[in-house]
Amino acid sequence: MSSRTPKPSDDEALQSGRRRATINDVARLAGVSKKTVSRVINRSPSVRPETREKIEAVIARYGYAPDPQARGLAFRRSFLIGLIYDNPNPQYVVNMQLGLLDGMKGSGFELVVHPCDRGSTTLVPDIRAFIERQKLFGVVLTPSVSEDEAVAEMLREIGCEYVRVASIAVDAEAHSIVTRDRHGGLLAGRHLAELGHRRLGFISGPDRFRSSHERRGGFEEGLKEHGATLSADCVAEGAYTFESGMEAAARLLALKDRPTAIFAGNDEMAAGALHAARQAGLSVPEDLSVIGFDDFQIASRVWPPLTTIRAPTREIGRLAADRLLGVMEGDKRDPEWRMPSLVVRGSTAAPKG
Amino acid sequence: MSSRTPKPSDDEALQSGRRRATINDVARLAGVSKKTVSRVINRSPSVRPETREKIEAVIARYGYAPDPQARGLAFRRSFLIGLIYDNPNPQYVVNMQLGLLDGMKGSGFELVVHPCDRGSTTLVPDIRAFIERQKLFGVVLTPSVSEDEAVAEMLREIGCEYVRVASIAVDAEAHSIVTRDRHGGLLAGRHLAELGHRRLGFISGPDRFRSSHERRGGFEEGLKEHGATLSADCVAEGAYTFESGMEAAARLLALKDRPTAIFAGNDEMAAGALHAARQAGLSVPEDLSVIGFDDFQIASRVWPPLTTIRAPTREIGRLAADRLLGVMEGDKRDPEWRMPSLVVRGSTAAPKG
DNA sequence: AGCGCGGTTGATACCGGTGTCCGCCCTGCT
DNA sequence: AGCAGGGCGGACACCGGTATCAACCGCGCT
Repeated sequence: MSSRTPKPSDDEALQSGRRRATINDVARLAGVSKKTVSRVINRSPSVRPETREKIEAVIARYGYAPDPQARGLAFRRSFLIGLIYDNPNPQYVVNMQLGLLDGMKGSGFELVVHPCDRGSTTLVPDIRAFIERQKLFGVVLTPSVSEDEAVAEMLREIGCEYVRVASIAVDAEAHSIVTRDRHGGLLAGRHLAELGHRRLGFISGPDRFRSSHERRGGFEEGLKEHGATLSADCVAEGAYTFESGMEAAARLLALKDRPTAIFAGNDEMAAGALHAARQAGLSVPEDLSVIGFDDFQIASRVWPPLTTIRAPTREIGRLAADRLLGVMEGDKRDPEWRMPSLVVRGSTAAPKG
Repeated sequence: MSSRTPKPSDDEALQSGRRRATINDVARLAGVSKKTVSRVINRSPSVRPETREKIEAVIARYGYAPDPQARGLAFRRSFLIGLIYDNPNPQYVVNMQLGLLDGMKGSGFELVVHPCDRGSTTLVPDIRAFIERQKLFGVVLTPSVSEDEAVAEMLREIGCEYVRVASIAVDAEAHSIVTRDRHGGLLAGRHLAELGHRRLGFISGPDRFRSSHERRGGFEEGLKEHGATLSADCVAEGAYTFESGMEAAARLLALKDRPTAIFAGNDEMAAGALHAARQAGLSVPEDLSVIGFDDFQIASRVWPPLTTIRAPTREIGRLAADRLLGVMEGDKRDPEWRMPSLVVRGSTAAPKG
């Protein structure tokens, strides 16, 4: 049975949806060559409107969708986008994924996830193998891998599209999504300063996260607007984890002249600060104000509910996907922005006395 | 330039790793046909050991790895595994992903994620389109989609391998990973009963989650061991969310003869119960014991830290991946089990008086 | 020696798309 | 009318693998 003259049962199977249509079916049914169908799929301008419509009708009629594998094989690149992350916070990861998926919806691309360990000595080759194996169209990197220059260098070298989500523009604009952490820090500083706090503490994230520095920078800026300052002895480094936040806060609270308010680099550490305060016999917000960053679920679960900075993680994810897909479409529209915002709950108040 | 006699520069590129080796390169360099190389890759037994070794040497020498796209095209199936979920808890999702990735490591498969909405009227066609578009090798379903028979029916119909993670064996053994929620519930019941509680409350998850029923069933079983019972008026339905837990707990605490201990269907709702208790002026665990389920991060962040049932989510994910890949390898080894376990923290104590 | 047989191997088609390149047709110009 | 040129469409090779099937090998048999 020649492929040019498929047996009737084949067409029946097509009709009933039992068999997926191929480009050959579409071409045959539309009375054109498969190359012309391919042109329609790929939006080539050199197809007469009349021909195009005829083909599109057949495509719609039979619900034809090109096979990404075959297309990928010919294109030498798959229709997959990778999410490469080392951020240990589940909520961040999931929100980012949801945002990416939002942006990819209807594009025909799929998302494949790839957690990694930035401390690993094989980080770069591991990521490279991941990309080359599946010939990924592009990848999205989130902090802190997104801040790794060796990784970015490798991506450029192998010619893989990428978008880096980071606190500052770590790369050319086309490759960066900036999270405006500095602005978030500023909002936190303003809020505490406006409440009247003058003796402030800061629990930073790990040094390798750019956001640690940005959030602190913004915080100091916000304080300065109201004449307050952050003294060096009131800064403790944490690791963006609950336990590290608890320990860092305990250190700050043991200070002779302890701060009346603490800005923790993220909600996890702020939750730790709450525990430390309780252990130190201090009540929040009466004796100590605490403000977090992220506004993840935990912020409203702890007691008192955390005043925090809401980071639009999901939106950021959507923007990242838009940017990445835009590269392919040659699309250059500027995505709109979403800034971090202040969410006031119960963990901050004016200082006593 | 014929493909039979590649120009020297091609081989140089191969040597230096600038060009990925193809099956043709390997065949040429090993002095065999590409079909024989294919046989080695696919572990066909009908290759002489001598030939096999020669080919394997070339493969190792040039770091050849078959192209999943091309392989997929020929196999009519991709080397991707889908995670289909509708569980809104980020921690669950991330742990599950990590577990799946653990189990897939080194297998050459990649994980693509697909959140869905079980309430959607297009649930089944959406999932089907997702699978057929990328010709997924198989999928892993988690609660509550995993408990949807229409979805399972569709998967069987299109011949997609699948594993359903659920509270009970919802399918043939080869397709089920059972989370033993009942046992977790039993541990919770035992714990509270042993502490001396006799007036107990239960906040269930939504009815459509099988785990809601299993956890309750196990709970009652555990209570019964010690002569305690769960009265129907002390059961409130929640939605596995913080807010719903808070509301449900408030209802239970408003009862004339309020329970002295509450088992919440998950940690989120237990955290909500903690808030409700605080609003009712009760202190935990003095006036009320609360026990959760999952042992996600939130359990140790709230105050007091939650006594809870640890569900080995990541392990479960690994088992699911093992099972799915096992299907391909024709592997039939029984995966070992991990049961939920009790983690005692500060939210449970003996009742007063 | 001739034959049949099972284990190995390779030539070729094929999976479902895309690129190259050439020929066709229609148009507008001289 | 004849010709150049651009828009349009198709034949064919190719992407990197796998399946089919026949050829080939050496062996034991009669």
